[in-house]
Amino acid sequence: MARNGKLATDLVQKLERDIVTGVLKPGDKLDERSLSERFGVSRTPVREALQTLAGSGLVATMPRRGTIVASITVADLIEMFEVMAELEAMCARLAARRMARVDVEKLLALGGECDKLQEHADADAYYEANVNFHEVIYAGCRNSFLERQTKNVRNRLAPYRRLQLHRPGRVKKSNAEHAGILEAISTGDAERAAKLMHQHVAVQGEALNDLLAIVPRGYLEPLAS
Amino acid sequence: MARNGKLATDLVQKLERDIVTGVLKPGDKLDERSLSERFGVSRTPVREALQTLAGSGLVATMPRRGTIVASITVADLIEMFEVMAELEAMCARLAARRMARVDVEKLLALGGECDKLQEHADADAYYEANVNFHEVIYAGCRNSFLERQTKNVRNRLAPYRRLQLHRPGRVKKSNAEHAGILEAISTGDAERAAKLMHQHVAVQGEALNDLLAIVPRGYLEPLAS
DNA sequence: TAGACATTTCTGGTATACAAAAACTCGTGG
DNA sequence: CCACGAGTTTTTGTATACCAGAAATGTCTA
Repeated sequence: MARNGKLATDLVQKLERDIVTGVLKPGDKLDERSLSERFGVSRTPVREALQTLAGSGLVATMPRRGTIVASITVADLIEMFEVMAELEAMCARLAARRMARVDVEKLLALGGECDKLQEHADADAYYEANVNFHEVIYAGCRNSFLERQTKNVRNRLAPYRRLQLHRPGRVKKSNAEHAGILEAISTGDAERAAKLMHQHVAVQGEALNDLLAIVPRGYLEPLAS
Repeated sequence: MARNGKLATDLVQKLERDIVTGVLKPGDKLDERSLSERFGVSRTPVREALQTLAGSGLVATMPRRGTIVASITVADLIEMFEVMAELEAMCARLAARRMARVDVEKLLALGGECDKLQEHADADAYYEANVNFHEVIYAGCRNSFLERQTKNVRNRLAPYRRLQLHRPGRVKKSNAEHAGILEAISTGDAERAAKLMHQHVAVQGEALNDLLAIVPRGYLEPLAS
């Protein structure tokens, strides 16, 4: 999609990883000068990288006031989860209809892996496997545009989703939901797959309260932007 | 969202308008130097503007080979319409549940306007009113993230959607479909609104063949990218 | 005449220099 | 002690200069 020079592209990837994996947290300031010396390039590619990231929404830049890792309002968070649920549901629906047999096998294997990790209660390892599970479904929808779109929203929500898994019981529940989705997809029940995925991803009711309660201060903007 | 300097922001808006309204067509080359002298600025803001547009997918830039107005493959077109239908359906579903009474009134008024213009068979004027109709529904979903996301995809499809309305009978059919959607939303029938909107936007079967038949050469990439 | 190789030219990628605006500091006055 | 303001500093936005890679062109040879 957005291909800039080689240096800038590298920076985009590195910064993106740092943001998605939580090394850089929402609200962190991204100073052009520091970044440029840290990576040993001039400010130009740094600016281009920030520009690209701003386009995908991972960072926010205010004119003449610099750029920070995007932090969102509570309203934004709710809205984005609402859209995320729909996008993932669509992926699941299409995957149930279109996924090749070999990919279903792969998905089954990943489901098993999640099962194992879930028992060991290693939240971070489970998170990895969980990401893989979902990505195989994204790919299974056979709509690369939808796949990109979904991944983009997921990346933007990553800092907040990550928090959820550290809650006791969440991993086990998540894994149980995977089983249902897996079954629906492997039997080709598109609507059921969509419905289950929607429920799996949506954050509503008490789950929303729980999430908001554990979001560290600074991850969310005050109402006055 | 992506705020850069003032000059760059202006350029983004101007270029975006030119692309969406069809002044610049898919495949057109966007030479940095020409643009910079045409707008009387240096190459830097031009590059930043192109960068931003590349982020939203309206232009494509290949390293060392310059940037062009994004042209997509047939597969991309199909994929994007598939997602577009789902996003607009979601907007309609939420709008049916959430729209304030006064906004429903506005929508009814716009529906009437479309009716009038449809009778005069002025495709361009109808296109305008049609855009407004849809935008009121976007706003009615009360999810600004979804609204932005939907508008973004719509903009990317604009060059291709525009073509459809110049087909005989399409305007009348489109307008009839609006009536159904309008009715579903004003009576709060969310699922019906979603379903009708999905059908309204989706391009499938013969409609897809028709669209592909009238897309000018150059609007679509050959398979070998 | 056709094809391949070399050269040239053009365009994009990067670095640096300069200008302008915001943030910070420090001092003064209430 | 706090508030306010002028001057300094920091940081972003823009312009320009330089470099490198790719396409185009021209020439030489088979």
